[in-house]
Amino acid sequence: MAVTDEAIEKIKGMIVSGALRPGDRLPKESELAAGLGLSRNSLREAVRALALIRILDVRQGDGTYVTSLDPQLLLEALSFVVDFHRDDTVLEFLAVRRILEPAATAMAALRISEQQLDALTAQLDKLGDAPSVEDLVACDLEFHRGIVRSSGNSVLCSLLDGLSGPTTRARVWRGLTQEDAVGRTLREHRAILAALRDRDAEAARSWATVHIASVEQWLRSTL
Amino acid sequence: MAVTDEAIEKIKGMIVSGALRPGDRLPKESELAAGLGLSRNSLREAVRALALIRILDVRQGDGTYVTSLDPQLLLEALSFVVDFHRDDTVLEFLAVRRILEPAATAMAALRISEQQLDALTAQLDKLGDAPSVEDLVACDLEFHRGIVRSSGNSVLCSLLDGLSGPTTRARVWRGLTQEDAVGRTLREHRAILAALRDRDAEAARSWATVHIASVEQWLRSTL
DNA sequence: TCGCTCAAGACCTCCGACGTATCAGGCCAT
DNA sequence: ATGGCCTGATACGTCGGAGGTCTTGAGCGA
Repeated sequence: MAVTDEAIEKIKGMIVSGALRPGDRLPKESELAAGLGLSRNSLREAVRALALIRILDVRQGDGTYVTSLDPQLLLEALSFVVDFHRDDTVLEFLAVRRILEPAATAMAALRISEQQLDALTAQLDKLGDAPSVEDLVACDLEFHRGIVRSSGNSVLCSLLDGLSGPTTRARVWRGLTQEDAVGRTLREHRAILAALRDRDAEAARSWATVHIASVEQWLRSTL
Repeated sequence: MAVTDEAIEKIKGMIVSGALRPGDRLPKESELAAGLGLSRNSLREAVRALALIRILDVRQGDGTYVTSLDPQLLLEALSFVVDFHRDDTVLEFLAVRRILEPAATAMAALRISEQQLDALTAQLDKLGDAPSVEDLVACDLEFHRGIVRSSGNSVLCSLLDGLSGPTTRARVWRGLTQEDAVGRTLREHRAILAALRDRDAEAARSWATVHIASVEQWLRSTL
């Protein structure tokens, strides 16, 4: 195994074992390199790789730190990875989202706070009846994110955040092509919100399913 | 932005835009570095980072290639990330798995082939009635993976693979050793398999839920 | 035709140097 | 005494070059 890969494993080991805790500062590059028995250049490659997936946070002039290791932060790397997928796998991502999002929405129905409900309502109100497609998609993303966040599971939240990326494009496309898509989306959002307000988990789940299935159906018929 | 980060973005751009396709070979380090306007050292950091998340595949003495970009390959990076999480977030990962796995099992009930069913049966038979914990864990992993693969969604498959990472699972099972978990797991596996054979999606979903919920419950009571 | 040898090509590792950003402490004016 | 500015130390950022190692494939001989 290359020395750089060894270094990645060793640094990972130090974190997993607890020798390095979130927020801790690593020894400076030259010292760490000496400690791990490799050159500064090779060590930097390892550090850079770990920084890309948000394990480490390097700050020029300051030092290198272990990030908070929050699921939210780490799964952010997921969206980077998802970006590489082309349209032919979008349907698979959407299918996973179709599983997760209704479940998350149902969970949210039992936990969401009144303030959150009001915030969501305000958000929909602000959008109006005939928003531009770009505004609608942006709002759609924010609406669902707000709900999922109320599910109380940050892993689930980050995962859906990452998965929603690639389907965003498709939604824009759809809004531009399909006539009634805008109005339909608005109505479905209202329905989901109403179910949440009623604390009706099953209704919320169903509306979320319908909401995503309509996108999926359209996408499937178009490809 | 640092030149290395720029290089990462540019290489990503080349792949996403289609200038570089899966399997393509990149220009050699020195040329690519010159082309992107940075030093070979800095370029190597970028390449190494992309190699860690399986976007690039570097082969010493040969060259650097774009990987197949299969969801399976890219989401493999997920398990690396999951490894960093401690026990307090394991429950959240398990909760996501509890959503996905039953859904995947239900999907499999409608699509799984006879050969796959026979293979799963043979696998359980081979394990016997009183397997070692190590064997059981390995079998458990393989059993579920076989089912999920039959769901026909490779993204879902990779995602679950990452979530049920060896670290998480191993730790959970070690503690379960003393309980009646072994026999219970075997019985539940049989039940899931029977439901699949009956093409009974709802039964399969339920048994999968029960299966995971029991682990979750135990874990929750232990932490 | 098969197997071996060997040289070219490409990545691997290291070194040393210099550029640049950050932070902490001292200095000075208010 | 307090606040702001300046400066030096520190640590990451970037670079160019020199060998080293591994893979590949062409060329050669049995």
